[in-house]
Amino acid sequence: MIALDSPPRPAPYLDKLNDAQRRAVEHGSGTSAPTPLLVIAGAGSGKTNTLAHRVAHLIVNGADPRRMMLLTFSRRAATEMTRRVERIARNVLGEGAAVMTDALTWSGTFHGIGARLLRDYGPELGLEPSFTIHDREDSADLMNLVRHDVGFSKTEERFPKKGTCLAIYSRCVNAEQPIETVLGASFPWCAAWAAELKELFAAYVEAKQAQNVLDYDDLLLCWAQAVSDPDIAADIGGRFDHLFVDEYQDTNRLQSSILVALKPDGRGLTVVGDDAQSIYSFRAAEIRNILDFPQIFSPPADIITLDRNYRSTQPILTAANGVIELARERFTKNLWTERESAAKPRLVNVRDEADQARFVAERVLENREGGSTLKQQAVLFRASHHSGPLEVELTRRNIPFKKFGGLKFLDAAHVKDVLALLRFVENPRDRVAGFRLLQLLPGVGPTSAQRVLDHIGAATDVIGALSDAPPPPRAGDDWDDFTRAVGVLRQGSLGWPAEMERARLWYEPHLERIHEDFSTRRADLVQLEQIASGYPSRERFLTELTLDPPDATSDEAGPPHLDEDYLILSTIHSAKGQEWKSVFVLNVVDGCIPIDLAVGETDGIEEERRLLYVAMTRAKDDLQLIIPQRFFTHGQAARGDRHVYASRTRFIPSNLLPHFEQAAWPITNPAGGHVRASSNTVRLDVAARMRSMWR
DNA sequence: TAGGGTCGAGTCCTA
DNA sequence: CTCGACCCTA
Repeated sequence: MIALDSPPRPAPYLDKLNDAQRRAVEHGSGTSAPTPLLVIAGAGSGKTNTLAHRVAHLIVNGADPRRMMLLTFSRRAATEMTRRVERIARNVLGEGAAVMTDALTWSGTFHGIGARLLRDYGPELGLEPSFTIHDREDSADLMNLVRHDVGFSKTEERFPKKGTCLAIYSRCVNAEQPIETVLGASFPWCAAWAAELKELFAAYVEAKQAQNVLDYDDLLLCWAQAVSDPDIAADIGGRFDHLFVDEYQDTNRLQSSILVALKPDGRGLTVVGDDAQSIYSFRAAEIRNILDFPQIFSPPADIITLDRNYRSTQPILTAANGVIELARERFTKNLWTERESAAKPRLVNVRDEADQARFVAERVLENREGGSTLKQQAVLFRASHHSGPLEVELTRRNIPFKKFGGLKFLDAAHVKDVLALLRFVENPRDRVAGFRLLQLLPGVGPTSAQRVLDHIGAATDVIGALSDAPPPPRAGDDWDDFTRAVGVLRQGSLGWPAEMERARLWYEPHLERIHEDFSTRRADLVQLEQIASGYPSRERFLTELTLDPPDATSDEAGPPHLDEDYLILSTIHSAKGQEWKSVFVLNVVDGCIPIDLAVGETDGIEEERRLLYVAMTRAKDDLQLIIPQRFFTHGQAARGDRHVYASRTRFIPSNLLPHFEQAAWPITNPAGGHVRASSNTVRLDVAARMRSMWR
């Protein structure tokens, strides 16, 4: 053991850090409440490593890990961070380090930590700690029920749909803006409905409270409301000496309000992020949070910039820097590296999306021949459906892939059904869960479901109320099966995860009745059971699954396929924080990046520019941006040939072209000229057909 | 009252 | 194309 009060010794674990990283790690060393710190950490600059070192360094020097709060973007990031902290601390403290880092329990997402605090402080805040949490779709369903109740579902002019209503509500809450501002800025076509929407939202809030449910936004909102009381703020804030926030560029106004309320003078606060990678404004992330952070405190926060990149080659960085230099406002920083290379990133012109898919598939296989595994390569795109043609091509060629982003495991109807049962057992007042669940029974529709829920809603003994509720007239034996299942689960004697299996067994007959393809769906439920076994209790399972759902369908539950190799397909948003040896970016054209919906608002365009920057800076050695020149428009017969011509993204104007190598594919003549894009008739791709004969 | 089917209208992304 | 409103039948 080292004596904690010995004078600072040279710490060998800091040797591997560069100068700026080391300053970030040692900032405020020796003081008990260091002044606020902002670390601007460029892509690939060792951000996670630096933050982990800072946490470990504080612990090694005597800070109490139980009094640290670590806020990350995902639960996975939190796990990764604590793992690294432990590894570093172990170098110094030996095996005792595990005890210290196990004590680092306040790490997680804002929403996750919020849920935990609200359960802890529930009684003081007038919240029942047994609340259940609605995901986005549940929230929209409840909004719809309420919308019906207040009579807005049958207005003469069409009232906004449930998803839109929820989006408006959510933005008001997260951006801390009045409804009129939000409508004007983001939902102008709903501006006439401001008064009705306010009424709807009031009813929505009442419904949530009556049902003891919180939605995502409530986890932050209730937390923020709680700490707006100075006593509670001092109480919660006083439990923590150090607060760390990762990915600060993706926090919203509400989150920054919480931070400032917890630490009004900013002491003990470390935030890390990269303004150039702010890509979440669609969920009200506020880039001003990071741009303005230093000035909200007095004395202002120190800023340390990490601009040495350890990931990419210099030509890739030069091109990426070129793209981001055209941004309107930013903390100026240009990434640099010592990784020289002769290979510039490539701009590849192809005729259409089908050729794009063929090109990627061929290059991926060539790279594999050259020694790169599939997992070292990734294909990135702006919108989930952009990978459609590629997925077809990969399947045809038997190239395994795993897709991140887009449709979620938890959005599948059958998964939601089983979770609805568990949620209903956890909190029988949760009407969205109950409504969904009851209608699974044959012979039960909206009317009988309402009746049953009204009956138990009025009762104190919920299970008693359920068993002596008048059975829906046409439910038959299914009703008894249902009440028995709820009774057993509610009683809790089975334990977890046995309850999960019991829930599945109840559901399976219904699954077979409702869905043709029940066998594939049942496999999902078995998988869900596997996931469930990783959690200590029903409550934790439901809470954490809702707050941090798995990214991809096969992205959890241990290592069954460790030997498998597969190509990564991912939206740019889901690619955040990751890196690959080779990266392909699809559809680098105006209309996709920037996506046409974002064209019009300057802020929207700026965010799209950052998206391209994020995509480019994922690549270590090899970066290919693909530009299909012709897009077939959808909404026509499968073989129709209506199409539009696209052009290279505006984010790579001609003066940036010297940073790229340009190419066309397939190479149509020995001189390597461009493919003729002028033809209006569909040409037969003879070459591709002949190649594909042999594959 | 449930539940399946059809038709018409507005939407179109990103967690 | 997908959601939602509406209609029809049992």
